[in-house]
Amino acid sequence: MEIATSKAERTRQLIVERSAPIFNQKGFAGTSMQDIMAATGLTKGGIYGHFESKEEIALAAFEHAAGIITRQIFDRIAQHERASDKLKAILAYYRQYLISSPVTGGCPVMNTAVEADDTNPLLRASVIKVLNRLHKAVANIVNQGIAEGEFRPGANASNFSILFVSMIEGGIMLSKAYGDSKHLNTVIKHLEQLIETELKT
Amino acid sequence: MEIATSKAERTRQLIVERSAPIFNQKGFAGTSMQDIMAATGLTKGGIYGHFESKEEIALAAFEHAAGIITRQIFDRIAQHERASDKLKAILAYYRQYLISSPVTGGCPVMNTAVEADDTNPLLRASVIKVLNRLHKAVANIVNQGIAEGEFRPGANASNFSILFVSMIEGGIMLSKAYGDSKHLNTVIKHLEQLIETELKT
DNA sequence: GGAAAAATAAACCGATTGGTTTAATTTGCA
DNA sequence: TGCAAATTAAACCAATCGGTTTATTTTTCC
Repeated sequence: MEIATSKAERTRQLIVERSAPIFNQKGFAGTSMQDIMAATGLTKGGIYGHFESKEEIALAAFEHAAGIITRQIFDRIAQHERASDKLKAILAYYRQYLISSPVTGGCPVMNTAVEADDTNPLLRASVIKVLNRLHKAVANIVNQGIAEGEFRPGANASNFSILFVSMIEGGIMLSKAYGDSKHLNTVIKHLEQLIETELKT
Repeated sequence: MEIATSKAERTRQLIVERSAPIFNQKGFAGTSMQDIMAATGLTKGGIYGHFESKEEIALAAFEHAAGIITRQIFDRIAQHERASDKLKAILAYYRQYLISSPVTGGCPVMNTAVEADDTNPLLRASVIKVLNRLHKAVANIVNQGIAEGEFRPGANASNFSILFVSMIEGGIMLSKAYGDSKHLNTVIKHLEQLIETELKT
């Protein structure tokens, strides 16, 4: 059931949803207002009526894309009680990631991080927010596992979280570059083993 | 001792060397001929006299940057005999990576892979070539270790290589995004442990 | 149903884009 | 030393850029 929104809200959402995949594939610099016009069916007047600038659209598009991913991940986490099952649920999500991507063009967090880290403080700040949420979520799960005795007391939540996110992002990058999910799957398999050997009691 | 080259060769090299960091930081789409002119001190006539197009410059710049990195890695490999020492030498190289980057702007392989995978077949193909060399180098080292009895016969060279490159690239991406080498160092430490626990007999 | 507000299209703007052509300068070599 | 070749600068090109302004259309609400 869709909450009734104003025409302005609906159009703004349309612009965000339609431009998100384009920004994800072409990057901020590579995406033109012409591209966004083509994707939305609006002209510049119709777009600039809802956003101050191209950068504002890109930021909203990134947050939209990142929001889809984090919501999907948190949904999967929420379906499990045990810490190890939660971690495995995230890995299962990523196993499907390139097969049925929630946003065309690979991981928006990675894509935006790589493009923005030297050129766009606003986008970079938003990326860091999302990365922080991911790290925190993984670290919290590890700490839950420790607290419940499922994981070893000596397990380092922060380190594991860093390894987890690094491997996933690195695996996505390689699989996308090669057009072969082998790389991401290899990384996921290793993380599954790490859960068994490094975390579990 | 520098090999004597023509004026044309020297200028072409200057354009490549000066533009490589810019392409690495701003990306292909974000780098303009104006940027390249500013960096080289040449005007368009002086640049287009040596290259057919901006894309050709970008390709040469990427190959230049990637060549620096692969040469530096192979140099370090060559300084060691034992397989485990070779792998550790690569890790030591990356430990220094963000502190004294050979090319400003992070890892050109990652940066170019992420930008080009949806938008530029030529650059993407070049990235894959470099990635293949890296994978092959790591896998060859693992196979050498197996052959010499230093590594376990059951060690999977291909898998280890995928994990190795994934983790390194993922670690660089996170450290660069956060402006903190902790992430890359964490990943490197894990890889060092993997060498001990998964590879060594 | 009509008027006002909201939303969008169309026209326009100055600047910048990648690239080409022509003029000028520099270099190389006899 | 001078001339031709090589190299580069300057001028130019059409197209596109992000964004603004004005006209038109659509939507909302009384």
